[in-house]
Amino acid sequence: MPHSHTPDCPGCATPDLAFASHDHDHCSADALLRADAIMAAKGVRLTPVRRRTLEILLEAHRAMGAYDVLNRLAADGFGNQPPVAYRALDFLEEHGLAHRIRRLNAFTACMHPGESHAPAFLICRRCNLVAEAPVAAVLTALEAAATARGFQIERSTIESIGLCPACQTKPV
Amino acid sequence: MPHSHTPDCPGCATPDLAFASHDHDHCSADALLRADAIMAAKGVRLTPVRRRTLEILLEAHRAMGAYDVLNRLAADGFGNQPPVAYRALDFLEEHGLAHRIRRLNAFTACMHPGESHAPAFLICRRCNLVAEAPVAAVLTALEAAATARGFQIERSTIESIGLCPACQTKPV
DNA sequence: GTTTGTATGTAATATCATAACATGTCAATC
DNA sequence: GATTGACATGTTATGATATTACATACAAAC
Repeated sequence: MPHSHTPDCPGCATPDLAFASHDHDHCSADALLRADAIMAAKGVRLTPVRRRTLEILLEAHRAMGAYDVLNRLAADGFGNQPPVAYRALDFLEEHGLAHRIRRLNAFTACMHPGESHAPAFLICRRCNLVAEAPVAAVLTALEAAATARGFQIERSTIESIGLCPACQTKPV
Repeated sequence: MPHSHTPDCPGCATPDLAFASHDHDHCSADALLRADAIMAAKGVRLTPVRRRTLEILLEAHRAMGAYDVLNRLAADGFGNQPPVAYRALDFLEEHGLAHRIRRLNAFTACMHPGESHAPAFLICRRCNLVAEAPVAAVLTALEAAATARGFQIERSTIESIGLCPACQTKPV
């Protein structure tokens, strides 16, 4: 059963730290509650497919391919054609509830929806965990480099591949 | 006919400025010469398919899909199956002569091969021009954000969509 | 209760990418 | 100058990702 946000849950206190161990059920339930609130505030509908899609993404701090999501949706009685998944995923992305990881051709739930942000993604190549890192400084630097060339940035994709803390110490 | 590098050619003096008007034939021929030199130095073969692939990419400061490249290669008498293009493109990328633009599922010739670099790409959504921007400061900031989380970055992808100088002023 | 806009279902197809294996090329060695 | 071994290319087949187009359903507004 979902419980309210508490500052002593690592997952809640530092929602961008997918790598930190935390009460994931809480983390995930909390994200859903916030999603409901955000959608309501926007006057936009988090329909069953969309909500279920978000739940599926929230089950792990991992990126999932659209077809993996689709299979899960189909098993739950929703349509089983690609547009079913892509539409839901696109909707979630458009409203800041999910992100597309281009490097992986995959999607992941947003860990701090509502806050306007254009995060960097830290992708572990061993365990596939994906974390969002706030990167205001990075964007400022990028903006400066673009402006120097007269280029007007609208959206940026920043994705890094590497090893998460846990996988750095694991034996090969 | 290729001529040697001269500091008064805008394309040569500032090879990352795809947006600046420049002598593109020169820019492109120069890139090929440098590619030959780099390959020779590495003791690696820039075979006919590979060289032709690079030439094709160099024809424009734009990203090309693997299948577009493949069609061009096939028209030139090379094989017409996807691996022909992907192998050449992968080779060029591996040796720093081309880059993959993940956002576009496409490839572009590297404008300053040899120099070790992990550039940001500035992609114009109107004319599809792609420029490389040097972003040492951006990478430093990104590195700092990752280290704070214990994440070890190996490679980063930085791609920005927006409008190039010319397209900002063009009427819609 | 009809209209209107939005959402979903479904079929078909487009686009991007790789695995697996056969064949060819070339240079080093014998 | 034949043999070998490494690398490169050709080709078949298939896998993975994504979109277009159109039909149907549903919900809010009137």
